Amino acid sequence: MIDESFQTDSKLTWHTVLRAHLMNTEPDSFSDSSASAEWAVATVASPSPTPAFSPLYQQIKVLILQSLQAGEWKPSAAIPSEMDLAVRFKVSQGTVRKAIDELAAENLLVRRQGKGTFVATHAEQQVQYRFLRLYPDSGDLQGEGPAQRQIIDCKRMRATADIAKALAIRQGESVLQVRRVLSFAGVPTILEDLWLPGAPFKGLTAERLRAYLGPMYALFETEFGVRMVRAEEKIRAVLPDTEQCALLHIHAKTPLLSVERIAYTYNDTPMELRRGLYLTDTHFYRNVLN
Amino acid sequence: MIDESFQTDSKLTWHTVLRAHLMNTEPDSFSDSSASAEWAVATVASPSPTPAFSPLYQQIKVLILQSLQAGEWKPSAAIPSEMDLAVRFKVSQGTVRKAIDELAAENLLVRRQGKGTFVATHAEQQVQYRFLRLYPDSGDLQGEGPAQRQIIDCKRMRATADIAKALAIRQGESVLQVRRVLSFAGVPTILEDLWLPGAPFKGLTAERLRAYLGPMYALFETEFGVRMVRAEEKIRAVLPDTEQCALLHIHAKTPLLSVERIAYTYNDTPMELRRGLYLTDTHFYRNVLN
DNA sequence: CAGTGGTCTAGACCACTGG
DNA sequence: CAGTGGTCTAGACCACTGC
Repeated sequence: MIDESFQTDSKLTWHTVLRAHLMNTEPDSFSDSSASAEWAVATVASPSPTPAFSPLYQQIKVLILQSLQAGEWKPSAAIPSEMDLAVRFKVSQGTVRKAIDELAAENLLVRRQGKGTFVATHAEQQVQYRFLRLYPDSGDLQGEGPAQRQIIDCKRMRATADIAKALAIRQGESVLQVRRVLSFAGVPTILEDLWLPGAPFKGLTAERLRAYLGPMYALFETEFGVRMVRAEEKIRAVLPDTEQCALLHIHAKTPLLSVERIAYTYNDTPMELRRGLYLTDTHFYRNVLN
Repeated sequence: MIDESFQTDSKLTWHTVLRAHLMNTEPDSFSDSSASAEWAVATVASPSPTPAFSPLYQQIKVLILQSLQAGEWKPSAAIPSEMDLAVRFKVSQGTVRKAIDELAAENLLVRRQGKGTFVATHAEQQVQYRFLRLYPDSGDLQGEGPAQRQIIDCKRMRATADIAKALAIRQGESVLQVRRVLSFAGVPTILEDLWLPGAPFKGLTAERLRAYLGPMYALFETEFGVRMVRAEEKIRAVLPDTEQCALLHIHAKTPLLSVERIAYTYNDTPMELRRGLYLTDTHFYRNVLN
C-alpha cells in the first residue's frame, strides 16, 4: 500500500511543476488529501503517451528560463543567489545549482565566483562579436582594431518564400532588410544582408543602426528586448556578382565564403536570417570540433 | 595553531595528487608526520609562482585521463563503475562523478544509464565521420548513403616548414602523406591531403587504408593506438588548380571550401594535418554557435 | 534481481569578492 | 566581515539495463 502510494506520487513528478517527488521529504507534506485528488485529476486529464520523466532540475531550468524570457532579470543584471532560488522553488541548493550549471553551459547565464550569477549579454563582452568566427591570419585580434561598419541600406519588404521559411513566418509578411559592409584596417571584408521579422523590430532604421556603437545584437537586446541565444550557419564557397564586387572592392574571380546564419531567441524561435560574404584572403573562418 | 595547520594542509592540495584536503576527513589521517615532511619538501621543491588551486575532481580527471592514455581501458570498453573508482581514488562517488561528467562533455567518455561508462571511439558510432561537418542540401544523411573512398596516394616524405609547425615536429622529419577523394552518390565531393607524423604511424600503407572499412580515425585507433580527441579547422574559399580540377571533375571557375584541420590526441598533441577541398554546390558546411 | 548511472538532499567547508 | 559561487561528502532513492 505504502509502496503503491509512493509510486503514484512519484509518477506525478513530471506533471506537477514542482515538489511532487518524495525523496527525503516528510510524509506530512502529503497529508492534504484534496491536493492529492487534484493531482490525480491532472494525471487523468493529460494522458501523455510517453511519460518522459523529467528531473526536478530540468523543471527548475524551465522556470528560470521563463523568468529570463519574461524579462524579470535584465541582461547583465544579477539573478537571485542560489540559496534564494532554492527557497523560492522549494528545492535544495544543489538542484538549483545543476539547473544554473546547464544554463551557464548554454551561455544564457554567467557565473562569477564571489559575486553572483548574471544574465548573459551581447553588450559588455570581451569579444565584440560573439557569433562571428572570422579571424585575421596574423592571429592578432587586438592589433587589427575594431571593425568599421557601413550601413548600406535598411528597408521594409515582404518576406519571400525562403526568408519566410527561415524566420518561421508566412510568405509576404513584413520583414526588415539591412545591408552592411564590415571593414578591417580599412579593407572591406564582410558584406552581409540580414532580415528581421517586422513586428518585434518595429522602429528600426538605418539611422538608429548607424548611431549605435557596439554589436548589432546588443542593440537588439537593449532597444527591442530580443536576445539572440543560439545560431546555426551553413557555409559554402561562391563567386560574387557584379554588385557584390563593387561593394567589396574585388574582382569577379575572387572566391568568397557564403555564410548563411539563422539566429534564435528563446524557445528556438528564429529571429534573424543573415547572409554574409566573407573575404578570406587575409582572414579565415575558425571552428573547433570536439 | 590549528588554524595554521589547516592552512598548510589546504595549500598542499594541488601538490599531492590526492587526499591532501581536509573537509570532513578525520584528523588522524594526518598523524604520519613523515608524510607531512615529505609534502613540505615537495612544496619547497616546486615553488609555483601561481599556486593555482586545483579541486579534487580535476585531479581525478587527470588520473582518469592518464589511464585512458596509457591504454588501461580500451576504446569502446567500459571503465570501472563510479563506486569502484571512488574507492580506488579514495574520494566520494560525487567527486568521481563530476570528473567523469567533464570527460563525457569533452566526448572522451560516453555514459549509458544502467550499463556503465565507456571509452569513446570513432568506430561503432552512429555518425560515420565525427569531425566532418559537410551535409547534403537534401538534409537526408541516410538517403545519400555511405561515401565512396578512393585512396589516390600514400607516401613517405620530409616535413616542410608549415607541416612541421602544424604537427609540432622538426622540419625535415619523416611524415606520411595520404591523398584521397570522397564521393557521395558517385559524385566526387571532397579531395583531401593529410599528413601524419612518421613514427606513430609506422607501417601505414595505401593497401591497409584501402582494405579498412569505416572511418580513418577508427583505423588509427585500432591499428596504431592513436585516438583523435579534438580538432580545429580554418576555412577559406579558394579556386582549384588544374590537378584538383581533374580529381574532382570540375572546371577551374568552381569555388571550393578549403578546410585545414589539425587533429589532436591527448595532451593537445597534434597528430594529423589535413587539407581538404569541399565541393559545396550540393552540400554545405554546418556549424552551430552557442 | 543486482548493478549501473541519475537525481536529490543536507550540511560542511573553501575560494573569491567587495564593503 | 558577510555574501556569493565552488567543492566535497554521505546517504537515500529513482530509472534503466540485462541476467
